[in-house]
Amino acid sequence: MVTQKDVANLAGVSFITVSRVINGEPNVKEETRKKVQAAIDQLGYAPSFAGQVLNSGRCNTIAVLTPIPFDQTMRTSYLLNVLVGIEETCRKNEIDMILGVAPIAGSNQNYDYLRPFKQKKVDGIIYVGLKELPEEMLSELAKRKLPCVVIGDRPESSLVSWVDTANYEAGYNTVKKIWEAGHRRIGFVGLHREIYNANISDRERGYIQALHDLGADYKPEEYIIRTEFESKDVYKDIKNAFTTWKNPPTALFCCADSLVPQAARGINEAGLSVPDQVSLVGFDGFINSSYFNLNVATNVQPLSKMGQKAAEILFNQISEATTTKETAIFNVTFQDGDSLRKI
Amino acid sequence: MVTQKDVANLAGVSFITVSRVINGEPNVKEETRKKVQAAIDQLGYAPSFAGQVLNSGRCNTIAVLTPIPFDQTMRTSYLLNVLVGIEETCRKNEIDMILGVAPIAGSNQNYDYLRPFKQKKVDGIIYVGLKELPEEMLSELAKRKLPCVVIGDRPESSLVSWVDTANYEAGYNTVKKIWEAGHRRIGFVGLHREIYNANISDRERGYIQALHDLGADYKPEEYIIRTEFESKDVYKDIKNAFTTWKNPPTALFCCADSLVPQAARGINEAGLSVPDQVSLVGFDGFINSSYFNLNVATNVQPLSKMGQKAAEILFNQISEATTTKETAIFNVTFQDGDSLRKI
DNA sequence: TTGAAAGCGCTAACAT
DNA sequence: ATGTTAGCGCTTTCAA
Repeated sequence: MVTQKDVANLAGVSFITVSRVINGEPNVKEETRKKVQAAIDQLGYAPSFAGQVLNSGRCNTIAVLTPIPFDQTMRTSYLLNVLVGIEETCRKNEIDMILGVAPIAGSNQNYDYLRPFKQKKVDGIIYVGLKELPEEMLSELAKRKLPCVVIGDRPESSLVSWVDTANYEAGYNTVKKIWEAGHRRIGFVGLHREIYNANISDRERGYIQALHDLGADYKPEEYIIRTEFESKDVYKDIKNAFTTWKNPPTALFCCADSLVPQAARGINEAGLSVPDQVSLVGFDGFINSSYFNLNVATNVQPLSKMGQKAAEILFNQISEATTTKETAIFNVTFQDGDSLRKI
Repeated sequence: MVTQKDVANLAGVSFITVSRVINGEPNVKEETRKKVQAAIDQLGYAPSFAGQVLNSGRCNTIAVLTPIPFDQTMRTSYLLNVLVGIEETCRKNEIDMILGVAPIAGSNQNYDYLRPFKQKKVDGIIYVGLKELPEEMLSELAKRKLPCVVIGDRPESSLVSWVDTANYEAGYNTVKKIWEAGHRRIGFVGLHREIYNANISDRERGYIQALHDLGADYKPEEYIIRTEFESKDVYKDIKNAFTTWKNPPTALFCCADSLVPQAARGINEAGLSVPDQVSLVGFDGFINSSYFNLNVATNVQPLSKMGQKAAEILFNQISEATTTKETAIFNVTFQDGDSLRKI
């Protein structure tokens, strides 16, 4: 490969001068600089990554880790939209992004996903969550003093930064919107407590509080369906609820877009029609770029911006060599759609 | 950070012995090995990436480059499914994967996406195609002697390997399947010639040849609709065709799954019903994991396996330090579905 | 079986 | 303004 020495030989200077030109240092005669630059261009030289790393201790690479398997359509929509922002920010800063799959906390997968940290192969980590950070990862981060930003699930650690959306407010606001559309009995599709995370439970709390504040004449808790996140059988739970309830709700607020098609199916199988008899509202914002046959009212998270913000926080912490907790919470935008019927 | 020296001090040996233990060299006394291993475990030592790279010239990192923007649902399904296989193979081999966006050939984006190559930050490249490899990338690869495998679009270069599916055969076979379902007038939804690639044109050639061989009583070329790849307006072209044709086909073979929902809409707007009056068949295999409301007959590409194969070819070439062209073509599986009606 | 020395490509600190 | 020296963490000689 082409090294500083090669360039130096061609330009007839010492290699350190080449280093100076590369790093834009001031004390180089304009003429020398030009000579060196010409040699660089001619040879197609770029500073060797390894040499730079060894010296500076920085490798200009971050890891984007996620427990989301790459082939789960709905979840990866989240990941991909976040990635758009991360990638853009990386590109601007000439940082590369290693994409890796982290095991789900609690599962016992036997590969060392922390190897890049231990090897000092990355300067920092963005964890695209939905599940909690594994304990061992936290301790590794602390040990190596690696900054880390989590997107999508509130991290406990005081050393880990957090980028997310205002889920409680979004949940609250969504119910208000549905109420304003004339619905007086609104249900919620949530998750089983075991697969709960802070975000989902925040949306649920928002749902409950809003109905209290709006003066609903029923207990919102009794209209919560708890189900799986990404299962083909979710519709069964929905159907079951609608055949059991005496006063079925006229609108369902699904805690995630991925549940909307399943909810629609369950409602249909219970003999009701969507959206004529039961309205549906989702959460996430990418259902409408899938091929679902109904335009869905949903809550759009600014995912790409969140990715961007996460990268900015991380890069900053890398430069400053700090790992203090920073938090950035984004607002969610309610997006109306045909699935929400005015009554 | 923890270095070989630290381990050596703790274990009371020279740092070179630590290196030997790390690399599993034979000439180390069992007792020494144990002592060193204990020190390694205690300190959580892992060999510094930079040091290793500087020496070996290998960085155990590959780049996965693609001109596919991360937020284009249908195209990223392709990318993601391929990534599953790549990631798995990387993990097994303790290789990391830098994910990057390559500019589309011809566009003038002004960032240096080849920087990681120039810096010798990666040992090889997997290019997830659908578009041709940019010229400058080819010459950079040749210059740096970096092995490269392309998935999804036949590369011209004799130095670049190729993993793909048998598109001509798949196109041919699909028409046969539709014919066997009783259809005697079969159309094709293809792309405008400007956005053509080898794969799409192979599918089209297969379509034409099959109808010739089966003895169709019309010119298949006259039932080809040329349209955009990922546009919301595709349905207009379909509708237009169906309102123009005197003898509209009873089945349409779409060259990509992403066109199927648009085709369905176009046909509906032309006053015909899918699949009762017009059957639809797609190509790719992920439409059925989207939320399209019809189970679609399509052609499934073994994408994850292709990703795996590409990684294997690449890793092998990295080890052998060769860049000879290897080719692996996978068969496509026809998958029946409700969108194909027997007549 | 173990260790010492040299060098991979680069830059910071110190000459000149 | 330019060059020399040393050292980052590691492995490959070569020596003991």
